[in-house]
Amino acid sequence: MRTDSRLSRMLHVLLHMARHDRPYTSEQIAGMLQTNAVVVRRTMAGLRANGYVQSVTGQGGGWKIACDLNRTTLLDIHRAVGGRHIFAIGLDNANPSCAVERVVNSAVADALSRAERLLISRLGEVTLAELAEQFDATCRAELKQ
Amino acid sequence: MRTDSRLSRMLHVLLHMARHDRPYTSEQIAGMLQTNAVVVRRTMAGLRANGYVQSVTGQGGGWKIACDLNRTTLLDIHRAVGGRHIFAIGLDNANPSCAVERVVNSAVADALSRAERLLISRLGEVTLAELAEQFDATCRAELKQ
DNA sequence: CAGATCGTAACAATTGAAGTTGCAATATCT
DNA sequence: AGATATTGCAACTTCAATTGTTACGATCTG
Repeated sequence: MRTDSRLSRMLHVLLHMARHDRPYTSEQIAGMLQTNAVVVRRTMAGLRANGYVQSVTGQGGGWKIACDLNRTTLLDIHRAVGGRHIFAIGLDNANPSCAVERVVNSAVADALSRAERLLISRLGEVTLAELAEQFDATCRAELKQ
Repeated sequence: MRTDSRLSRMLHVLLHMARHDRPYTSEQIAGMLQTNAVVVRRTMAGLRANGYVQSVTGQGGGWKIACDLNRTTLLDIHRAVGGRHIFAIGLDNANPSCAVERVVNSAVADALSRAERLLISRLGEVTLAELAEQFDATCRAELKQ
């Protein structure tokens, strides 16, 4: 399976928008992401539905960021893009009649859910503002050189 | 993406084999897993290559477990089946030229790798013997009822 | 030798994200 | 009002990886 890159892509776009006053068109964003404008609209639609960005139609229109960077976490964006599966591995049968399989399922599900909880809690700890600040720090460091 | 169920399936088979003296044929195993014998052979080939099971061709042949349940962990089986991706989500571009994207990548990769380390360490903590003991305990509990 | 069984190649089915095409709707500019 | 830029969206196709299937050869047992 191809890995779901929607979270990474949207974070990339949001950080660009955070340092840009005018709206970006879908074509411009597609250029950043090296993809198609329709893919951009489709993916951004989830962010718009949750109020993280706004779109304006017509000439001069495009996409603007619409959230507080300090109050928006990577988890918010993950949820907004609608990623369903976190893991590429899973159980064979969710409701097995075989007792052996039930034991296996509970062991594997336990390991997966521990990892999922850690991932979710980590995504919830990091704000867009922190990423933007890291970017600024990188730029300052490069200027000094 | 369909989730990779090879780990669950192979654990299921190994636990059955641990409580069974004679070899199971691929057809019998396919019956347990509700799949095809060729899928069984293909998946079990990884276990055989790593010495966790043995196969015997010809009449009366089949598959037998060939490892010490106390020394074999879920992680060993995970690796033996050759699952490549743990996560269904990932980075958009592994080597971005854009500084914004590099910041995003490091944040997402950090969260994913923390979760991956936890999953791997958890899988490495659980042995097949512990699962077999859980199964036996379940059976004892059901008998008492 | 007959039959059971694994080994393996080759290809189809499935699933979900990503990519593409086409066109309607809407906003701006002249 | 008309031309142009832009989003909105439906309806496909493509892609990648597991899973499923068919076919046939190799090997072992009786």
